[in-house]
Amino acid sequence: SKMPQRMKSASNKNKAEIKEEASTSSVLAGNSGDDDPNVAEVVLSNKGGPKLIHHGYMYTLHKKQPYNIRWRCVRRTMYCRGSIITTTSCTKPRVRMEHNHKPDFAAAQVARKRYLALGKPSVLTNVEGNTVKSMNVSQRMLHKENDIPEEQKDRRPKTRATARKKNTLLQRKYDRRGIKNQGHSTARTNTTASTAGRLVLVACKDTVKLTTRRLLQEQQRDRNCHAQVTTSSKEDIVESIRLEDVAMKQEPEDEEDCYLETVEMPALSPSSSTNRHAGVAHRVRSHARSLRAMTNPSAVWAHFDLCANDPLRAQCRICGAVVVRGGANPRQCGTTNLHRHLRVHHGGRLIGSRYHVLQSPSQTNSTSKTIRIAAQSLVRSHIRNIAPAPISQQQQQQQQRQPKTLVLKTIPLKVKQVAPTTIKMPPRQTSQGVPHNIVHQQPTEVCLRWNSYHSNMQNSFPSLLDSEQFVDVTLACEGRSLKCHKMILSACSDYLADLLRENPCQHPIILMKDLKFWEVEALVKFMYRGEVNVAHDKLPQLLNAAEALQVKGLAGPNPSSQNPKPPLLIPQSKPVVSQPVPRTASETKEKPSTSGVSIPSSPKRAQKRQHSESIEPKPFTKIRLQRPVTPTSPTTTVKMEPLDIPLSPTEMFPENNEDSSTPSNFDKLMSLHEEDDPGGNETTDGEREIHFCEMPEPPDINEDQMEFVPTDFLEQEQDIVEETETTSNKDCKEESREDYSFVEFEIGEGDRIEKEQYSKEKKPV
DNA sequence: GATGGTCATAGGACGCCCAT
DNA sequence: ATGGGCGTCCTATGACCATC
Repeated sequence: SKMPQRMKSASNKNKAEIKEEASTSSVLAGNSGDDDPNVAEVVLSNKGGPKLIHHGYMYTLHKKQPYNIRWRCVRRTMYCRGSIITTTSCTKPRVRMEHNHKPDFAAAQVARKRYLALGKPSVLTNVEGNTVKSMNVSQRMLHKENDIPEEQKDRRPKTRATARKKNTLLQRKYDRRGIKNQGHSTARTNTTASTAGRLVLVACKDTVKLTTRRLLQEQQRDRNCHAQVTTSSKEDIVESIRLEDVAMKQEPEDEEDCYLETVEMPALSPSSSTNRHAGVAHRVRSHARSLRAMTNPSAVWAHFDLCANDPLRAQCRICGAVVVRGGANPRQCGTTNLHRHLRVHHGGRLIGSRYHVLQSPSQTNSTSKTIRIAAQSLVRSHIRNIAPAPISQQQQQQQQRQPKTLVLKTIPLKVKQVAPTTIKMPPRQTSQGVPHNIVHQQPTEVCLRWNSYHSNMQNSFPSLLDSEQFVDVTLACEGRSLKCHKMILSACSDYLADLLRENPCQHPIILMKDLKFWEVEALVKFMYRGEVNVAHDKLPQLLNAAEALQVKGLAGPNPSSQNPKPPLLIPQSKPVVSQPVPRTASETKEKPSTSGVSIPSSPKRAQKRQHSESIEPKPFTKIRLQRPVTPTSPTTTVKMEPLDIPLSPTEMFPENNEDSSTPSNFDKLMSLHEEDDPGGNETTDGEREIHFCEMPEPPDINEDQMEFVPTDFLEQEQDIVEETETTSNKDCKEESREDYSFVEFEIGEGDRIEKEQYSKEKKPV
């Protein structure tokens, strides 16, 4: 109301500018305000909400307008009125109200580092109409709607409404008693008297002071700036409390109020008003807690079940342990111990409004002792204090002697793995004196490491495969299909990576002609899980398939092979002699072309060259991948052609994976394809023929130059300190070269590796 | 020393009220 | 209708003490 006229005009001017800016702005997430003064830095707050950093001040999101966003200073509890307005894309920040404090660059840096430690996730999303949706809001909505039990869903609106009604009722009563809003300082009094949840009664010698906790804090911080309500007599306060009690008891249908009726309150006595006030304060506090717990349950309840016979205890859904919630009073719905249990026993971390448990139950049970994540207090202390703890010279020397990264797992895990690779276990090294999961890299920086990151990823990938979430590529084989993720396939197979990279289709369909479906399925499982179970007699066949697809971990470099050349890419017109799938039999009848020459080049290079020249992105492209007849001389036929059929993957496989893999769908697909290309060797107008040129042979790799990389999935769960390996390299190669044997590693105590070889077949070294 | 119990506090999201 | 100001509600977390 005291806004100067110039500010008003500026506001109108800003509005026009902001509107203009909003119309042209794009998504901004996590911009750095250091680069552009017109762009404020947006990071993620502790609770997952957006936080703005501008010139050393931090702001939290206040209101989202259609064309701008209002932020206010995080120190508003210190009566800072600092506020700022940005566009919907968080550009052009304009300070509206000045701060009453200096900028806190250290706190801003902490928030920035924490945000970066989270992997710089997207903070704001610009959706239609330039409406900015906060991730936290959506998360909270999801949490509230999905995680809350049905009974609580039904109760919540009622409780909220009841609480509001209660506050309104008290407001009216206190208004009748003459407490009115009289400005900035007295406005607080009004609210203080109207709300019961935050009342703190301070009994003095002659008067009773009604104030809030915040105001008590204020008194401690600044004696000159606080607001107190000093009533004329104790009777007024006692009467107020009585009215409050009556108001609370007027609604017996409310669960919390029924709760309160059972509270044993200290006996009312005119001579013991202090005790009474203390009792009421406790009662009010208890009521507030009950209300909070009922209306918005903590995220920990996604991992706990309240014991039916004992509300004081909750059973962990992960390990089954019964955890005492804390407090002898069931009305105090404490979750501190539940948080601590998740944090200590399961590495739980609260991200956003959801608890992420990093260790699966099986892992927890398989180890003799659970992994203890470094104490959060330790981490937090480092987060809050920008300056790291001073490092002694001894520690610095120790760090210099340990140039490699420490993967901190103090307890050896039992890892079951099937892989033809060899694990090199250097002697265990620990960083004494250095916090476990904090590695000091520079004197002014700390490295935050999520110790269970890899295990979390390992647990997440199979679920993504099973649920077919975010799939973007389909592998078709033998009339069945398997939906996968490009990212995973690319990460596990260089061949597929190049194939997919050169075909920027949104959802390509790769037809694997000569592969068996079980091979593809097993390889995909291996890529996602890091392990796969396969019958012993089928192992060579699977390894051949892996070799054709260059699946990492299964198809390692094999210098002993007679034909070390990778699979080849040849034109479709080339003679294709393979084990044709019945549905593609017509394609195999195609006339052999004499022009096709076996090209001893890498399929990646050939494909890259050809595609970069001739292939344009098409919405859908089907890729036929044909494995060579003999594993020793792999020749892979790849034909790429635009699919004119307006089929989307969902249309093609409209149902779930099982249904979509029915032969009928596949037949439909193949018939449509064969109509388009009946012979397979004729180039139609809409078909793009790919020509592959000959590439020089890759240089022979010396055996000494080859390095066998340990399986990624193995090194994640072990107490491995990576180190430049100079010793035992030969042994490792020997083991890994032992014909891709079916090896199971079991990491036991003392990092002992037990290798059991199931395969007796050996290839010549 | 580990775990449980209790309490207090900081921080964040949101709603309400009032002035323009 | 919009913007500014303020309070409420809620959760995470730490401190301290007790118990095993």
